[in-house]
Amino acid sequence: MSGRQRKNVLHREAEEAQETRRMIVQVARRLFMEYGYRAITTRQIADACGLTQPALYHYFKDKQDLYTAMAQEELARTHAGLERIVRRNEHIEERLRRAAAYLVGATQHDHNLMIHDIRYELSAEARALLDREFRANMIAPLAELFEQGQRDGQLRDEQHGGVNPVACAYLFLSYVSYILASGQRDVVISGESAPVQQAVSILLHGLANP
Amino acid sequence: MSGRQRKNVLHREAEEAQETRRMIVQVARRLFMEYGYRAITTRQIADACGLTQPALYHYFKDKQDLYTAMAQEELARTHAGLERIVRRNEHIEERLRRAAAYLVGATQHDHNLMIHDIRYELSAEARALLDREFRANMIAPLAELFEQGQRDGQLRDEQHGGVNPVACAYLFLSYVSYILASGQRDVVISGESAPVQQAVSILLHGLANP
DNA sequence: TATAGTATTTATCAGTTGATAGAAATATGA
DNA sequence: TCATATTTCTATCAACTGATAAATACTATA
Repeated sequence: MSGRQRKNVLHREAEEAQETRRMIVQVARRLFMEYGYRAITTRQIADACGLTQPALYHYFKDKQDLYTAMAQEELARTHAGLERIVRRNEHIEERLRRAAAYLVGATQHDHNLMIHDIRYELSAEARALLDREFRANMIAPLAELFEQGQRDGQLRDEQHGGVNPVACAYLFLSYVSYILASGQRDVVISGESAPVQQAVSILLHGLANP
Repeated sequence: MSGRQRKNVLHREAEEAQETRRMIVQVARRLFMEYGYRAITTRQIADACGLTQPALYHYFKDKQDLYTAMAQEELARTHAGLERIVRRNEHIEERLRRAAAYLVGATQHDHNLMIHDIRYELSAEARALLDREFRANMIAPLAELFEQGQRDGQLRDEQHGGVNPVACAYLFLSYVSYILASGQRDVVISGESAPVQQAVSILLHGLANP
């Protein structure tokens, strides 16, 4: 067998191994994100994968390692989705609607639970890592969107009773939390759910009578 | 000993027992509300009370019973506090600031965690009970506040692009979540924290330039 | 002081959890 | 077919969990 063929086979082997690994991460994501780190056991994850519990330890050092890998992947995916939306050439309100719809629909889970797990269930190192990634991948793109809006004059900036963009980003995530908590995530009208449109409208224009 | 004296002593005994019970609930509240139902063990609670773990079972049927008692008490306390604020004769914005400050300061914990625990960690019966109490004690008073604002014409009602009061209440709680998550809960200016003032202002008037 | 009722402890259990060791299966290439 | 490396399994562990039973300490009363 030639060196090239050998290399291809090794590559395929590595790919299959990575395939299993990816599957585990995907299953873990569904479970961890819905029920939380503490409530999900490594056996539940293995069962849902059709594996035995010790098999997981061939791919991950320990439970926390699996959670961290999952969270990093999830944050990277979310980052890509948000960046795509932020770069669109649309009105800021439309982009915010898209961002909210994306977070509600594509990820389908409440990031407050993730924040809690990061803060309370992980070691100091893992916490520091994921905290950094959370800010870089979720907060930063959203903050940039709000900053653009302030520069364009569509949003009030800090000199005119506005709020700094990073705080806006956190606030926005709380809104998404509300949409998920209100349990109306299924009501979808022409690609966007009514609660999303409503929430973004309130965030921009407020509840008060003009 | 007279009948009256006997009654007094029995009363005092009962009071002391209830005193211990109250202390347990208070300690449990601090721990459950910060770390979540799953993460806190009955031994941790007992240790923090200066008791052994089985002693808890003299006052509560099981762990879930303790959590339920704690949550009910917490919700009742919050209800009282919110009702007091709602009935004040002040502008709606001021009352919302008070309500937010109360939830952030007096209770000091993120109700999203409680909602998660109620939804995922308890039996169907306990869940149904606490769900009902949550709506009656937290959502209802806040919804009434928003409804008053809509009747007064200070807030937009549903006919003018407004939102139904119950949805407003949920949204308001998400705001409080944000204030707590942003970790600025300690910045207090003349009785009210800056984030609270800011958050309520945004909720009413929005982020957009007028 | 003896009694009764309450509160708390010691001792213990069965089930679950995350994790490890080592055997077995599987696939690959010579 | 044999040797090798990877993947997965069986078996098992120690620690921890919620919970129970029974003994003991405590307190007020008679």
